Amino acid sequence: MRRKPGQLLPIELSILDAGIELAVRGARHFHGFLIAREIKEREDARLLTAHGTLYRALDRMEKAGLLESEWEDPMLAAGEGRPRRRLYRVTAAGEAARAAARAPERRGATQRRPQAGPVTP
Amino acid sequence: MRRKPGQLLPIELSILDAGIELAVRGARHFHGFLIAREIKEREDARLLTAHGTLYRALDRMEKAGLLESEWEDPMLAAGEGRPRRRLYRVTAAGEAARAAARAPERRGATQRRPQAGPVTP
DNA sequence: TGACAAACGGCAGATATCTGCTTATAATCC
DNA sequence: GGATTATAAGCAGATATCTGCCGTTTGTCA
Repeated sequence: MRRKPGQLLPIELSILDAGIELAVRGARHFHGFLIAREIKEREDARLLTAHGTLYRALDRMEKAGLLESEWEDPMLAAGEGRPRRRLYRVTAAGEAARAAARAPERRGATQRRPQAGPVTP
Repeated sequence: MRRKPGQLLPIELSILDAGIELAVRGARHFHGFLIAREIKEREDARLLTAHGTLYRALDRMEKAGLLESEWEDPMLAAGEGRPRRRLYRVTAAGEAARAAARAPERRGATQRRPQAGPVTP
């Protein structure tokens, strides 16, 4: 699909939205599966039939500096009897990129490409 | 399906066979997925389309004392980047039950019910 | 012999992440 | 403007265990 650097795809915006909202609600971090459910609920599905798309988006967003992640303590996951999670946080760059992308919408502007901040790794 | 105590089902025999052969080959233990593959290879598939059947069989064999298990160290699984395994060993009772079940076959006996040893938990 | 109940088999899906392959789409170059 | 090329999306499956539900089979009892 090849895109200009500093531009956010719809799925990436969704991830930032969900991540920031979760943070506002008090969550210190989020993981892929959780985001998948969040997105599925608000964008009433269809998006994200395959999870591979989401995980790849998370990967490149981390590489771009919009997110940062760490593995959950394996002991904790084992204690709860489930696979371990990769825990993500939205970085300052991520918040800025999202704000920039949302700005044109808020001003009711024409459907121009949302120009996010610098997203160089 | 209700069965007499002390009788082995085909899938249980397969598990014991695979588990004992793996032990002979030097493996200290085995896990469900491994057994699933082993069985799929020798009984050329068809058996074990659904894994639930296998895991339930492992559960009741442990309850019956034919197997014993422990969880793999979560750190080890995390280090290898995969879900953790439950590690099984065939007990003495398990070996006895299998020997008893195989005995009639070896003597080329008529297709009688294999009478395994006492399998009371 | 026939009815009943207990137990097993298969199907489907939850949990969580990741990779390979193919197809579609967008940016850039000429 | 059309060809090239990089990148994202979708599909499928690996990894490992477990649970709920439904249908079927089998042993037992009347």
